[in-house]
Amino acid sequence: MRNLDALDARILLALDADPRATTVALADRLGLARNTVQARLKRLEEDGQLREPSRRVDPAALGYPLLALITLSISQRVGQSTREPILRIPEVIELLVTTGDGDLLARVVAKDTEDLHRITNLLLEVPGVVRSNTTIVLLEVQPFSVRSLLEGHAGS
Amino acid sequence: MRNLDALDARILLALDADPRATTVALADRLGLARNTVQARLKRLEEDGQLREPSRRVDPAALGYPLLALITLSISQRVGQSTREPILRIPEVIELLVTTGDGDLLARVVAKDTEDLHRITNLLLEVPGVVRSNTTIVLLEVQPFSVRSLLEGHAGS
DNA sequence: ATTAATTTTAAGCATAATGCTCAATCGAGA
DNA sequence: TCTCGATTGAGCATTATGCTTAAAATTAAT
Repeated sequence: MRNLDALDARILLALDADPRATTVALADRLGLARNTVQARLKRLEEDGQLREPSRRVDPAALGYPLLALITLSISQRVGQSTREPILRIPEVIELLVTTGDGDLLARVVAKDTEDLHRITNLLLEVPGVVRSNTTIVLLEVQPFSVRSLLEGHAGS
Repeated sequence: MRNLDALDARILLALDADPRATTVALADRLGLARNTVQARLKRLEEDGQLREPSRRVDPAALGYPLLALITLSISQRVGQSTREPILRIPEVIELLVTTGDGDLLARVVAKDTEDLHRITNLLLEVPGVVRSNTTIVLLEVQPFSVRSLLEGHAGS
């Protein structure tokens, strides 16, 4: 897999700024030929650097305004078998295996604090989960974005 | 803002399963008229439930295979002024204000552990940051996805 | 049960994007 | 200077898009 060059980064940045932009619009904005943009995008996708787009659904707009990060401690023996039941809880929208005091980190949405309490109890009922630690997200200062990363590559 | 009905959820699910799907393809797959899908999608976007798509760039494919979650404790007085310098660090790809023992949670990518050390030091140099706690992500069991949430709504 | 309102469906149409191919041109490096 | 890879420009058939209009179907209310 090749590394990104500056042109790749510029194309990805333009796409980040306007994900709806067509190939034609990108080429126009960047002052490139349509074929060039089309070829680079194709290669970026083939190389796995540009994954499928995602249509972003806002959980808050779905009625889940509460976002929490729940650290879960898992008893040694069970290991992987705890993940599946956790993922079956619909409100768990992301699950990471981590180092540190916890073993799993779950990103959880909820309708309100009572709902969050219910979900926390669900998590504690999962076999192998011995402890949980809930952190509530008060503000998403910067939602997930790789823009700053790309900017470094584009400046060369 | 209206709540999602089952049809909305089904459309969003189909879009989640295949984000590249055209309106025509969605209508075909769901057995609906193109106009119906087009109108529902338009309304979902107008209501803010369906945000702009995002082209997903994999940080690992960009040369940042290490993912860490860094909890930052902030001294009382400074508050918001710490956020800006933190966001200027390119490797910070997400920043949340949280309750709990930390005050900020930064999602950080790095080229390797040494790079992560460098970034941690950068964070500690930010005025107002008094303590940091780094957790390394070993595995993304379930990347961010609202699919499970939507499935609940679609089943009615 | 009948009426009213909303939603879905169907068709048409102009414009634009897409995926593709081919050949010419450009640029950097051997 | 020669060569290889990337970029460019053009063309072309197919398809999606955004939009409008009107009929049919569904739902809610009286």
